[in-house]
Amino acid sequence: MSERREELIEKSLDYMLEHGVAGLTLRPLAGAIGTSARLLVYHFGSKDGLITAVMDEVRARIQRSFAGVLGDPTKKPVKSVMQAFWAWTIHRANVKYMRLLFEVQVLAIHNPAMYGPYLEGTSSSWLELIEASLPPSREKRAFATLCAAVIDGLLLEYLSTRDGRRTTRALELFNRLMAGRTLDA
Amino acid sequence: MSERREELIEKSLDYMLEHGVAGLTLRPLAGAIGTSARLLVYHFGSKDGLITAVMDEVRARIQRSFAGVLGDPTKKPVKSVMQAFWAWTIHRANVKYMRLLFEVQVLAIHNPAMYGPYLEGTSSSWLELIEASLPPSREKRAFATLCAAVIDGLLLEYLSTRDGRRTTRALELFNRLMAGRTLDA
DNA sequence: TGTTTCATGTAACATTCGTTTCATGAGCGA
DNA sequence: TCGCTCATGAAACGAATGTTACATGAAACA
Repeated sequence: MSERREELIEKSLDYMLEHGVAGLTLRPLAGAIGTSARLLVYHFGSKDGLITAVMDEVRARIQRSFAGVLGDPTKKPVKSVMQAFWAWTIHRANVKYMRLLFEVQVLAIHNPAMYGPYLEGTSSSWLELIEASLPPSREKRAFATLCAAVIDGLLLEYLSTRDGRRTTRALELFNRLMAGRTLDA
Repeated sequence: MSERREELIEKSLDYMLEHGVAGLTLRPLAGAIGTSARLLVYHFGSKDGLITAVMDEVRARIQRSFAGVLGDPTKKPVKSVMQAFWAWTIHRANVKYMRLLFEVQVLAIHNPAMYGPYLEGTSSSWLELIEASLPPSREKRAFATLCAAVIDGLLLEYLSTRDGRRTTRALELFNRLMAGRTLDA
């Protein structure tokens, strides 16, 4: 759309990546990015419209960035998909996007009417992508669920403690646990 | 303390278990539990004092309830600790407490000054308890981190989808993965 | 040049927020 | 019965919320 609009999305996104969405209000945001609440409403219709536009951009950036590093998941073993997932996730440039997504997902648990729409189209757990890298199996779905949970759980731990070493070791341990096993054991 | 105070804590807790803490305001809460914002401030000093009192009660109830079912973790294999953890967590009577704790923990990521204090004394990841059930090992800490992440990740998935069957299967799969392995492999 | 569209500033709107002030009983010990 | 503490109600406080009305200036187009 408008050029000004995209600039406002970018700046608002930067602000939300830092401050989150739970306590977001228009005037402090507008002040921080050098505009006014009046303008934000003018360009996005409402606060809700602004957040929607920003979260769309979040989703687009994540997909664009991650698609670049992953390639076709059906051609890779699950272990390398997990490693690629994790390395990308905790990368300095990416982790703040995951943090924002995480926040919205958890807020949607108690208040799906307000925060659910922001997640539209986001399989915020990465179930499908992981499932695609798994060979057919009786327990494929449970296995994909477990892998996604490991990523999500370790990400939460990383976001809370910023202990990249320990969480990364935990993921490596998980990969080793998977290595010596057939799925249907 | 006061009897009235404990009654207000209990009712406020029920309300917060259902509605969460992110968008909590005094007047709707007070209206729902049959009192007034005036009274809540009178008994707890401030909104912050109320939330602190409620979260203290959350922590106390969780510890009391969970201690009853777990016993001494050093005397049990990690697998049974994980099973006990999970069964307790997704139990109808308990899961809402975990949900509230989860919300506060995630809000504290972006706003530790506001939400961090509510978590005081809460090892909201269950790292220590799990670590206590593990035998000494070079990778004990990474292993405990992984186990805690599996619980946290599966809990998030369960809270978002309410698919108890699939998440429970994923945990069973994880337990089987651990079973055939020495820790230092 | 005149007109129209777009972007923006100023200021206000009604509402809600956490909190406070003031008043009023209810119960209870002296 | 007199005071005193505790609990409560009614109402207001200033601040902040999302949103809107109105005016203005610049740019684009006729």
